[in-house]
Amino acid sequence: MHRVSRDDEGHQRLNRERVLSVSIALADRTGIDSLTMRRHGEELGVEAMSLYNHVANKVDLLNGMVDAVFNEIELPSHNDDWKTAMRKRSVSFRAVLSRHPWATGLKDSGTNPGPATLRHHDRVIGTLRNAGFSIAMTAHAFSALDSYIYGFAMQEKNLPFTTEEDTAARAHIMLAQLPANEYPYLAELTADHVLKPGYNYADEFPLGLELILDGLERWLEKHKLEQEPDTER
Amino acid sequence: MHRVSRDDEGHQRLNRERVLSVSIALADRTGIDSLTMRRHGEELGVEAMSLYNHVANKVDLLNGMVDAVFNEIELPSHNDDWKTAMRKRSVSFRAVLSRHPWATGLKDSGTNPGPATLRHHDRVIGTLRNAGFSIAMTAHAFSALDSYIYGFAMQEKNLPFTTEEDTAARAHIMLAQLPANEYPYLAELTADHVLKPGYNYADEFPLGLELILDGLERWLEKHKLEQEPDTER
DNA sequence: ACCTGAACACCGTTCAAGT
DNA sequence: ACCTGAACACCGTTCAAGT
Repeated sequence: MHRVSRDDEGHQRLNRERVLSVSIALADRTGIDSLTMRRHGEELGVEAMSLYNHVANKVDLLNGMVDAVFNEIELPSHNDDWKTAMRKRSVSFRAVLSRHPWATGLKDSGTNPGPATLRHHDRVIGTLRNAGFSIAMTAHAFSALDSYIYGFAMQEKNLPFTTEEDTAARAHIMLAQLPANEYPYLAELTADHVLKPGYNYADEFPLGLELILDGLERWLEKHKLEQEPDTER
Repeated sequence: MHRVSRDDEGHQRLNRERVLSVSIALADRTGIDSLTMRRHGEELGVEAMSLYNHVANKVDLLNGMVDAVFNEIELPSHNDDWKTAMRKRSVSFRAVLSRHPWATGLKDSGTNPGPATLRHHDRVIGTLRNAGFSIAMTAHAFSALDSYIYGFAMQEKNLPFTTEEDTAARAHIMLAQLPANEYPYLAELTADHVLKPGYNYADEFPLGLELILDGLERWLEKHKLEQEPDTER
């Protein structure tokens, strides 16, 4: 327990971690477009230029935010079978992206992955490898799962409605504006599915996830059969 | 054939369509961040403020660009069975997003879909409905497929390398920087898969796509069996 | 009807100056 | 070592003025 240094007005001393956590909270609350260096400084009771003592520039800040988000994702557990482990981490991943929707659109994890991102990827790959997936199959599985998770989070983020009450209201308006004779199937789906009470897009996630996990399991079994006689690695 | 009006310097008269196509070309070439109203006007030999005669504001411009991109996607054909039709349009969708990577991150298709977007969605939904998918299953299938496509395009866009020659160079550097003892599985995958000659991330797309299409087919068959006796509509 | 120039309220970032 | 104030080169957008 060491005391944090404070200035005369009682502000905590800045550090990278605090800068990142405040910017994440701000982006969650007001959207990524509202996250400006000036607004961010204001939030910390400091001038925008002070931030440059703790992050190299705005890109570095965004990279750091994405890596911090990866840290929130539940790692696949060594105690679960691969399917359970991947299911849990996928559900966690989606929940995290849902909490931080701005993270979905940021390209930083690909080009400049931080330590949390690397650790997460390493554990996912390791889980699949240890379950018997070949290297190529691991790459396929990783790509399929993460594409689905990212894409789902992105669609969720871009939905015109957020709360469940909101859904009915917005969808009704959209439906009214929709020329039903021009888009009959879209109108039907909206009226008979989206507008049904209790509809929540997030509920779609597990269905597609199981589709992919089942497919991967089938791949794995087929692959194991092909290797059958000399099964001892 | 009507002659386009030109001013003294031979510039074509502006219109919304031309504004959109130039902005798409500019975004493709220089990235979405470089697409500013001023730069865009310059490209057209016009002041930035002239653009406001043809688009309401920048958000409207971006919405229009996304809808124009949707127009490039091959619609599912009525002459193909549902699986073939969905495969073709999915492959086309990914190729289009690969040509216009900036479109992946734009939220406009969800909140303010244009006519091309609506038509595309209507045809996709219609294809599934006519193949015997229930409304709920259609929604599931649509969500699973489009999540995968969007997510794949996004991962592709965020890859640290683009050309195949580039891949080897960049991956080598990344691998060298990667503490192999800390991230052994990631290092292995990079060395034994990504760095293999001929590796191209885009090749992963069909594999995940077939996984999902096969899963959907299995759903459909199970669903048809459950409805079996009264199979008429 | 369409284009322009000047202006406004913002950005990210630098740099010398303060403590 | 960290924070600040002024400044620079940008943004999107408005509005009155031109043709």
